[in-house]
Amino acid sequence: MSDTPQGEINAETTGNAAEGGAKDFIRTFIDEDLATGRYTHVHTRFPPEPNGYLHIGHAKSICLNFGIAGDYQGKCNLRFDDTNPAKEETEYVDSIKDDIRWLGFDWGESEFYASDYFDQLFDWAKQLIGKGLAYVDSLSPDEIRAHRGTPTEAGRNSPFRDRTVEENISMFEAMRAGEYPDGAHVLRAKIDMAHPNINMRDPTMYRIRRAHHHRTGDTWCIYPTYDWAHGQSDSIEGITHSICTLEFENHRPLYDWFLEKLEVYRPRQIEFARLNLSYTLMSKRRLLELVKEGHVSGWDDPRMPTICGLRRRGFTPQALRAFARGIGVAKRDSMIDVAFLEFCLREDLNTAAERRMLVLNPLKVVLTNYPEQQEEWFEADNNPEDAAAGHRKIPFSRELYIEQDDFMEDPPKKYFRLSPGKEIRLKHAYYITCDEVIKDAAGNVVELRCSYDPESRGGGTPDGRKVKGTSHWVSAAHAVDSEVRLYDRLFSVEDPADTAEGQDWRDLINKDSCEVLTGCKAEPALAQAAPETVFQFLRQGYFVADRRDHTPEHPVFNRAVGLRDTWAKVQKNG
RNA sequence: UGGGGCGUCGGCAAGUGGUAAGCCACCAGGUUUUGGUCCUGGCAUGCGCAGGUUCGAAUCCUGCCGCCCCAGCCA
Repeated sequence: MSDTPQGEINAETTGNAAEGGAKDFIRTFIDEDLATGRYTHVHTRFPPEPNGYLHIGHAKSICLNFGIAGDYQGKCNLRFDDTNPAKEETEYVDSIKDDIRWLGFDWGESEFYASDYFDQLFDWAKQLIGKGLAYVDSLSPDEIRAHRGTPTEAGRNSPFRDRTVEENISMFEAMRAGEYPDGAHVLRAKIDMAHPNINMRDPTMYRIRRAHHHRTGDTWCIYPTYDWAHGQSDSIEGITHSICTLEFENHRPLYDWFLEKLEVYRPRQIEFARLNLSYTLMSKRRLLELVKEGHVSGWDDPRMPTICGLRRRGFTPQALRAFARGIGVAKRDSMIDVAFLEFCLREDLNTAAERRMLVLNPLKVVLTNYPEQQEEWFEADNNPEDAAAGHRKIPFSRELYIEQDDFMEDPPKKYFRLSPGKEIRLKHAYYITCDEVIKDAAGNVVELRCSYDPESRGGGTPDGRKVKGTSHWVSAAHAVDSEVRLYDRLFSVEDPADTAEGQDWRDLINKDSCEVLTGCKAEPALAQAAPETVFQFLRQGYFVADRRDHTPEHPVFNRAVGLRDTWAKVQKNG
């Protein structure tokens, strides 16, 4: 698949035809809108609030919005919903842009901010006041809440609801001018305090808040609420299809009300279910806590479901896009099995990642019949799934390391790796037979004495005899010591968001989610790996040279995902 | 007891009145110099439940049941 994200129509961006799949309900709506002439083109937007790092749930939305723009030869804007200066920071806007670009999408010149529209929004607010559709309320937050009513009881009008247009205008101007302390007044839409939809019970449009805004600095002391800003921002940008998550469905009548009263262009809002992934959390608040409380090393900790975390873990943009395409889009709440995410990565990397050999837990092997000073170099294919990946040289010598798991002194029936008297193949090299087991005082196996068959050079013999097992190995003299980080799911339960009464979600964190191995033995070519290069370590899994810590002097690899392990399954099922 | 949504295989998800796609997971075989990949086969007489309409219903009607969202001057 190409890396071209936008504008180009192909199987990857359409996510249907080529796979024989059906269109999701959003694209079906768009088809209808185009057919009926409700809209003549397609223009979407991805509207993050810069108050945290993007996670895989955002990736779903990004792929959806940019993907649709691509499918319909339309455009997709990037718009930062920065209406709450208390929580937003430039660090976040930068990380968001990095992540979207890395995912493979390009918004061109279409980078906007809700704060670009503060002046327009202010004028529109006055317009509504002028129409008698908005008023300055001087109730305290508690009083406003008390007046709002409950889902089953109507609210009550604020005593300030009937201020004159003149008074409202002058007070609103005074709010902006900084003549009142924070929280003294708010501007509210005048709709219906008895409305069955609580969002329509005179929602707040502006609040007084002296906070430094990451873009407008201190020029404003009143800020629009999201509800007041969002629909108009879409309208200003000429968005045709405003795609958002389910929780905003209740707000749609409000957005439509504002647009209707303002008599401006109206986009169509379509809601879909947000992504939930098993064994992790998606709430920004929780992710922030994980970082701030030090449960993880940062936003890009390889166990985090953030885009930068997945990137550091070894995920590829291709795998993430395939994942987004594969899970579909619908309105029902769902929980995606993390196994599907892992599948998407393996599927991409099986053809994309070059193979290398690295021994995680080394066990020394001495080939007693191999000449002491001899050394030879075997040629190994970099990827059996891709001839174009070429070959590399691997050194072989008398002393080697194999995986501790690849030897058992007293093996069960179906074990076909090395054991006393048994013969296996060393990948790309020779057949070896285990002749003697050396143990330390405590009885631990510390070394194997084996003999090799010179006839088996390359991995086969003239007599054509078969060996059941093939192990990876590394020449001891040439091995490069490496650090390998084995990651596992961050939480020990499928749905950590679903905590029982009195239970702290922190207790659900998987204490064994990161195992650091040192002294792993890597084939020499691995020291040269550039950071972020992903490899398949033969028979083990996909590993990436850590983006931050990997150097030729101190190689560090993160396990992105293990290979499917049928042997482990056989053992487990007895 | 209000309003808005949603209920199709263990997990996703097509299906829009004509007799239940596909993917993941799982199971059983085959190939294999990775117990990987790949290939083959299996996996919902059933679509939340109960009635009804119809020659025919996951699709239409009625009534139940269950789950999610909404009472921020968060987004």
